[in-house]
Amino acid sequence: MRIALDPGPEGGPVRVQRLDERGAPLAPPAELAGPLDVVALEREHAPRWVFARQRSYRELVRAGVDVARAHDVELVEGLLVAAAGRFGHPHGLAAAAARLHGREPEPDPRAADPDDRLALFDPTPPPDELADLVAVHAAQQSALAAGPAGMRLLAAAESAAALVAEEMTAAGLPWRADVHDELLTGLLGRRPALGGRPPRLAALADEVRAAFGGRPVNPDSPADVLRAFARAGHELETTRSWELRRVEHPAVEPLLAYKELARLHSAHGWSWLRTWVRDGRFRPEYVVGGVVSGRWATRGGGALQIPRSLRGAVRADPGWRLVVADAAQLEPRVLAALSGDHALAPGEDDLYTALAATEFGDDRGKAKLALLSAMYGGSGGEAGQLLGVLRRRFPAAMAFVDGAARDGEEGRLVRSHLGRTCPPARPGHERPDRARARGRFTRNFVVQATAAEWALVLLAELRGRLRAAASPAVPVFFQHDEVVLHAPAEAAQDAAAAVRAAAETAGLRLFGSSPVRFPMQVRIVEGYDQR
DNA sequence: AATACTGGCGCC
DNA sequence: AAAGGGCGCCAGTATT
Repeated sequence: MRIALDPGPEGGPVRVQRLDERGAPLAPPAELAGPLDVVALEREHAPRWVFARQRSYRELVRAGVDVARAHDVELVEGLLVAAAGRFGHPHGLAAAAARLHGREPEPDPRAADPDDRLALFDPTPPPDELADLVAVHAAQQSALAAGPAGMRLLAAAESAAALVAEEMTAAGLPWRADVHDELLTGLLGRRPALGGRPPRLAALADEVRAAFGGRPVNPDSPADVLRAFARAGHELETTRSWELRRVEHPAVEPLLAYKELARLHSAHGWSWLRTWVRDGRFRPEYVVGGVVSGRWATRGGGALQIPRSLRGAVRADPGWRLVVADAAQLEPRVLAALSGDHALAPGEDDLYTALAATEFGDDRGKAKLALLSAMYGGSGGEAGQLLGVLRRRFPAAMAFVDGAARDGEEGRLVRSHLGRTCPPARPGHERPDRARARGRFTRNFVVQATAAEWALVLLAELRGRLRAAASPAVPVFFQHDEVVLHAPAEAAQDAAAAVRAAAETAGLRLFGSSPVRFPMQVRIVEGYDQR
């Protein structure tokens, strides 16, 4: 059974309607008295809940409701609209309903942004969405049934991921503000007054100025820095750190140190701490499907860029552990499975080390650069030469990414393994340089998007396993190929085993009998910085 | 003053 | 050693 659920306006009744698997109503709409009714329906029918969007589930999570399965209509609409080649059409529920009923013009979902502050003054109550939800869902079920099986798996996995995302935000990543403060103080000096410059930054700025003969230079201003170097006889194109490193001038060292610490201060300093950490938890908002490749994005707090230097602030509660699991060399393994070039990923050993041993004189860095260049479309400098080695060793894998690049350059559609469709090129792709850029994009898309869907399936599987085992372990963080769980110490081993099993199942779900393995590196630690 | 863009860099 | 894919965020800068 499926049950469509419209949480309705804040404080108002929650409305539901029972559906069959094709989405046809089994009963008239009904109102629920409260979240407990959802729990009862879950227990009685174990339905797949049909939600309009990720947000629909938020209030339920806050109320402590836990559901097993979901179908997220807006996420699925995005997948289906792109798969049908109808790019640029909005995939909000209202737009999807209008499209279904042949109404024009399609409403822009941004106009109905529930976070829009102006909406607070809008006297019109939100519409009853249940009818739209039911109609669009039924149309999606029929489209999914008519299409390839991969899309059904992708729709289910992405919907499950939306549940995981809301649950992660609710749980929050354990974050010790006191440790964060100590780390900042160690690197930057004592915390400055609001808006002030920390002592270490001020000292480095002074060193930079002194190195330029005492003339004031704002190290935060690229233009200013370029002018200062020009006066000193160094004509630079940019102030990127790798370009600065090639310059012999006494200002370079303090400037590089300044840039690194200034970034830490502005992006993840005391103001970040005050804004994003509450009650010992960092709660970013995850946007499932927020990246065209199907990777998640986040809103607020730069959650996917937590600097290594601060990871010590992520600490399990007393008596608890962090189970930190990352998929080892996920993208090259995905490429091996996609292309059937199994020589690329023969076992569970570190791919880069193995490749380095036979081809690159034990230089793991070279092997990694070569493989990444193959997937990102790099060709400059040393990469070109390294790629030659790969073409000889892994012709099928290289042919696969080259084919994806050619498809992009020549304007054909490119899809991930399960069927996520790459958005088309923007106008201007006739220019040769733009066509090549497009080729790099699609070359990367097939690998990155397939890796992202592997990770979605992993999350869905992991969630299922933890629920089935009634595990107290909670997923609290996810970034691309890495998941962190917070678990009581005595439950950590089982949680680690669940992650490994979920990874294995994800490989099976995507690639069936492929011999390519997707090993997880799992560590059970108290601090995120510990190996 | 508000908004949009750019350069630079953090993470994968 | 060189600068290839994806993002989000900040300060500086340009525009309105």
